[in-house]
Amino acid sequence: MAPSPTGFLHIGNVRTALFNWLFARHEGGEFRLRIENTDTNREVEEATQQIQDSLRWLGLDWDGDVTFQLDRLQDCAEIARRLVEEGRAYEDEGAIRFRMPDDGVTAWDDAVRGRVEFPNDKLEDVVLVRSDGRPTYNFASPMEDVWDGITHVIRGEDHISNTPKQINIIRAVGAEPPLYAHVSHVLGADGKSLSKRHGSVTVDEFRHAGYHAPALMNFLALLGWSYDDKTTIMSPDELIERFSLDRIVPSPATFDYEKLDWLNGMHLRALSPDEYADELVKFLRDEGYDWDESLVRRAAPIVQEKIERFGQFPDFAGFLFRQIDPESVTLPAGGAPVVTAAHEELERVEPFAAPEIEAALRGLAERLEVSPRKAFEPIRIAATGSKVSPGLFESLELLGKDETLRRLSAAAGGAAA
RNA sequence: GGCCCAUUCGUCUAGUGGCCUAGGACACCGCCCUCUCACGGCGGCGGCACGGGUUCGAAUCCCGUAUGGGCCUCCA
Repeated sequence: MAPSPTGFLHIGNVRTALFNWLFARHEGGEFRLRIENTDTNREVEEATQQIQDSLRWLGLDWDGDVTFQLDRLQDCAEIARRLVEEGRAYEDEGAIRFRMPDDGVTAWDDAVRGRVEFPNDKLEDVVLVRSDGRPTYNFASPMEDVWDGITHVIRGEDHISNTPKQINIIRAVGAEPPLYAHVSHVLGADGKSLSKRHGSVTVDEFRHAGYHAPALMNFLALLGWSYDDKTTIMSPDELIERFSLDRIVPSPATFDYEKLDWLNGMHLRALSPDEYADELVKFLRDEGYDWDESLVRRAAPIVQEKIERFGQFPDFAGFLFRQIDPESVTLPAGGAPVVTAAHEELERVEPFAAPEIEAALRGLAERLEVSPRKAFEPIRIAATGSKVSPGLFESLELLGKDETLRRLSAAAGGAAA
């Protein structure tokens, strides 16, 4: 994987990195990370660090040290000099250009697209070394592939037209080109390249939104790759086990945020209660919530079936950790008497636990001759400030008897107190 | 403009000449389950860009057109 350090790692590039990683891990090979920083003007200071953080969070570990393209400046200069001596390159206004062949075709068997051919007379003489001595991408990149023993180059389709140039350079130095696999781009819903206005595009943004790394990985893998005609949910290990280059499709894929949400929910629900609680605690801590950890852990099981992203937790279960806004407590018509009755009923419940609470409230509904659905709605609103919440009885248990009674009486206008 | 790449339900895809009256998943709609919301179950809607070939037979092979995209920088 060879990103340029010009900013945050875009999710499209992350998918390319993922294909590289899955392929390397599947084959028992190495996944290498190289920073293409030959264009020092555009380099962004923190980008190199952010790229690594992003890959690590997603679970993509690389082999060996991160390498930097500019570190090969001397080696590149030497090769360029030799090419000039051999007549395969020439000076042009201080720069060195490579002499591309004039006739015939340059072709390769792309692992994703099959055979691709370019007429050589369309290949311009590319600059190898700039007049200030720095190598260009189209020179340094193929040379590093050679020096690092890169066997497979899996990259975006925007590099297709660079490939014949790089192949000619590699052959000119007497080396064999690696195998190339050009994967398509990732698009937004409007068919344009995925960008900010479509939603989250950097790994960081997905992390802060509360996505689970293995779920995002699963989703990304399915963007342009499939295992068979029915398998959708796969763990990182399963992806590694099943991945192959020949099942990558060449056409561009549109990023579907709704499917990602669904897939994330599936992964989250499949977690053991302990794993789920651990992840939830970690997420909330990272996002700056100082909520009581033991209560978060007790709340975890009652939200696991309900939300599809950790980012929804504060809205969905925040009522357990902070006072609810009185404005949000608007009882439906005829709700107040029910809340008052519930208050009386719950005062007597001991222990104040879900099964006992349930028995009491169902008994109440029966006595009032109201359906449970109708009876519980005002109680839910009074206690949680919302018509939508985790299971009512479990929620009340976690809220505690005192707080529950306090909220019910506040909602009923204090009459119950 | 030149060169190159792509084109199956709204979306992700299965499909490599007969197994396809095109399968699965997300989304959407309906029903069931149900304390809300989810989950789950059942059902539905919906597609081979178009035109020519090749073949007994084409989503699958070939050609053309259209549409989308990439590159054409001393960017990567």
